Amino acid sequence: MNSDNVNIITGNSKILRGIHRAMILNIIREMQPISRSNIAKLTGLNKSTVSSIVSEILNEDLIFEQESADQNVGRNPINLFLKLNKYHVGAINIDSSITRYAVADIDGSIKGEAIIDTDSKNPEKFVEICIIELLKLCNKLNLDGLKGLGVNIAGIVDSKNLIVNFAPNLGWEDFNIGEAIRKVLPNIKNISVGNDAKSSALAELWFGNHKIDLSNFVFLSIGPGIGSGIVVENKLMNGEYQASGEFGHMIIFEGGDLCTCGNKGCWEAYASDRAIVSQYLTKKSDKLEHNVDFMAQDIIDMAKKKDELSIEVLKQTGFYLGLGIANIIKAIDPHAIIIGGKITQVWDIIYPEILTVVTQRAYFGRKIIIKILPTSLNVLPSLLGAATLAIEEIFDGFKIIS
Amino acid sequence: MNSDNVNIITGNSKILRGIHRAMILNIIREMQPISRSNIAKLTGLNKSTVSSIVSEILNEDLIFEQESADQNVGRNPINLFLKLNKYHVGAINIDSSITRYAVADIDGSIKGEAIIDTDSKNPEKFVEICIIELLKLCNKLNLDGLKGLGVNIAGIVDSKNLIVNFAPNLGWEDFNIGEAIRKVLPNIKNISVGNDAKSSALAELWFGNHKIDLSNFVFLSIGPGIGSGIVVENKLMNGEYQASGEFGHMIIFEGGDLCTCGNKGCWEAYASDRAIVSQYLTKKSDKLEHNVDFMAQDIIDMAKKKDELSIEVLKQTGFYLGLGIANIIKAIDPHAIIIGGKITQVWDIIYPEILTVVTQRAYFGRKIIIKILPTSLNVLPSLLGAATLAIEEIFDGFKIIS
DNA sequence: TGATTGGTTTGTTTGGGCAACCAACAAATT
DNA sequence: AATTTGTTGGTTGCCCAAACAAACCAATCA
Repeated sequence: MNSDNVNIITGNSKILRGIHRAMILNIIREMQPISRSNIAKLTGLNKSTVSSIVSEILNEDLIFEQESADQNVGRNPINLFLKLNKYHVGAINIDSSITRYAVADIDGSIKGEAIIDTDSKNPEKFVEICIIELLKLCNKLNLDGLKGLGVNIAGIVDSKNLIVNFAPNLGWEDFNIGEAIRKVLPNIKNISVGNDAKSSALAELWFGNHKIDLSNFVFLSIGPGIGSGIVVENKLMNGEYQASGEFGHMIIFEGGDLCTCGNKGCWEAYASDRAIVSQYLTKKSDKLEHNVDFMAQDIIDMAKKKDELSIEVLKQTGFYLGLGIANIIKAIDPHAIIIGGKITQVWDIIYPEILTVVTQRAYFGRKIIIKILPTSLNVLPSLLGAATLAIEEIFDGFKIIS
Repeated sequence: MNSDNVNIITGNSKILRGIHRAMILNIIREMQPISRSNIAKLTGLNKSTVSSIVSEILNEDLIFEQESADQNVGRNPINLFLKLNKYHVGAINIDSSITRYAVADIDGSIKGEAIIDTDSKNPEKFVEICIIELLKLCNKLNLDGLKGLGVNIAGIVDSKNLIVNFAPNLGWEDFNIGEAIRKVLPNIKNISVGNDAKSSALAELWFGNHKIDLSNFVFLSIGPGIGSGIVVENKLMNGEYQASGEFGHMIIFEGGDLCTCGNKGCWEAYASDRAIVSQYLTKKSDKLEHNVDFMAQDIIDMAKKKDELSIEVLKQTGFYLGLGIANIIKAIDPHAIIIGGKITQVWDIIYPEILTVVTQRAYFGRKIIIKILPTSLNVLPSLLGAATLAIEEIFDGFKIIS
């Protein structure tokens, strides 16, 4: 019983109203068009309560009504929809070499997107540049004022205090990014900062197009390294020190290959883009330095064109991916594992390998095969994730701690 | 937004009352003696609200008042205490070879305890025997009627539907233990069934004596195998198929030693009591069959007496424990890891080994050393865990789903 | 074909219950 | 007198149940 928890409940009793408001808003978002009556059935709330809350949200201009003619007997329902082209959020995804930024609507649709090179030497300065570019994009799109801003970083991020604890690829440590943002954007309401893989999980949860239940799942982001976001009962698991889900550095082969973290046998050393490249180069007996991002894409492209060596390397990667996934399944026992990254382009090559290993390793006593799927997002998950961080604030906008 | 979640909120709005009732009851339990005024400060609730709820709980006879003379100015507070020797629960812990049962008070104190051999061939029959023995114990202790019953099993248990999905050591599969219990005890109010390691985590959370915050931690139960319970934000993480925390079968050494599950390189094959015994026997060149439980205890006893080989084997075990713990830290990022099992008897031997490995492996970018501690319970954690399952029901007794 | 009526569904209004809050007050103690 | 604890009475706000109004379909009848 820590006092944090206590405060969530207490304060004023509008909380219940807030929870219901968020519930209804989310139902509209996910199931639109939907009627008040239908919402009442889904939530179990009384019709009058739903009406009251809906009229509040209507006043906030987050949704709108539209008459409908349905085929059923009885009075026709009034359909409710999210109101688009009204509120927008900014999204910035800072990666080791490339930074993407975008403006998104509250349904997660990207209104505009652009790229700049990451220059991480001076963090404050770079953040300022990103925001200025983002505002330029807003102007170009003829949008006034952003309702919120979400920023994603490949590293360990304290989302509560808006601090980048540790981002080895950027060389940032204990960087107060919240302050840096607020210096440039003093008037913006909601600022959120997160880890890229965790936010990707959030994007999948909010805007994914899967037909399966995503209340318990793990999102795996396969890039140069491996990141992840764990969702348990519809909530992102953050970890005591914001560092949960660092499966990339989980040891699967004690004493094995060297990882960038200095240890040996990390999963990342076997199943990341970097591992793909290094395995390929080893087999080619090529020892030159290459850019991981481009080279990994090259190998994937070659595999698509049936290049045998590339396919062999990717199959091997699939095997190692499966090993780690089996471990994740045993640890977390999720309902699904969703994978994002370049390798999803060659899903037909890697998935059979993953499945074989997972079935062999993770099913001692299990009767149900856990779904392993590529991301359903057609935007870069981490960029949409940054937007989701901001959108989330709008939807659950009532502050739980008053 | 699944409908399960929705129903938690809905129904009738007494939920808030229920949550506050549970909060207050738990505060009294953990911090007694405590005054109404103090509770109000801790929870942020209004004094009058606290008074109202406290008087309800007084009527239920779960707590009692006692005048106090404190040193401060002003009216002296009326101290509140849990009322003991009033309500009791039964606890049964079914292990592969030995079954323990006990009667406990609502503060987790064991009133009486006994042991029988496990006979798992006929599950219904064995459950019946256990309960009859437990009732005999009640009689002997002069206690009338149990307020609840908690049963622990080493295996995957569906706590919601009271079904043992898979308990390899007992040979039970899809056994409806709830029905079996209810056949013998048709009148008992609360029946709870759980996994032994998960329940142990619960026992540590409720009745542990640590001075650290336990809202996020992992309990590791080191026995013949390795089980675990993950607590996130004061809640046990169950897993989609009740199988979370199966770290024992996490692969840490692909292609390594054979595990009882049929795979190679599982953590359990390196860091369990069974591993201790097999490593000891290998070094002794002894190939005979031994009872794992007794033999592991023997090795530990020898180590206490400075037997070099035993110490060497245990140190080795510490090293492997550390490897797995490092992986758990990376996966879950808990605030602490609490370890239960025979090996905690030789904590001074294994802890330095664990700490070395963990510091080396799990601290890429970490600034805070995660606490790794032996269990603070002086009873068998899984037996107290079984009791906790039942006590939990009393304290959160209002049914959230109406 | 057009009007009427019954049945159905949606959404609103109204009155009441309950939980929590606030402020004033009583009680007990330094 | 000052301070702290706990209670009481009144108020607010949220939700619910039930009645009601509105809108629509379908069957029926003139």
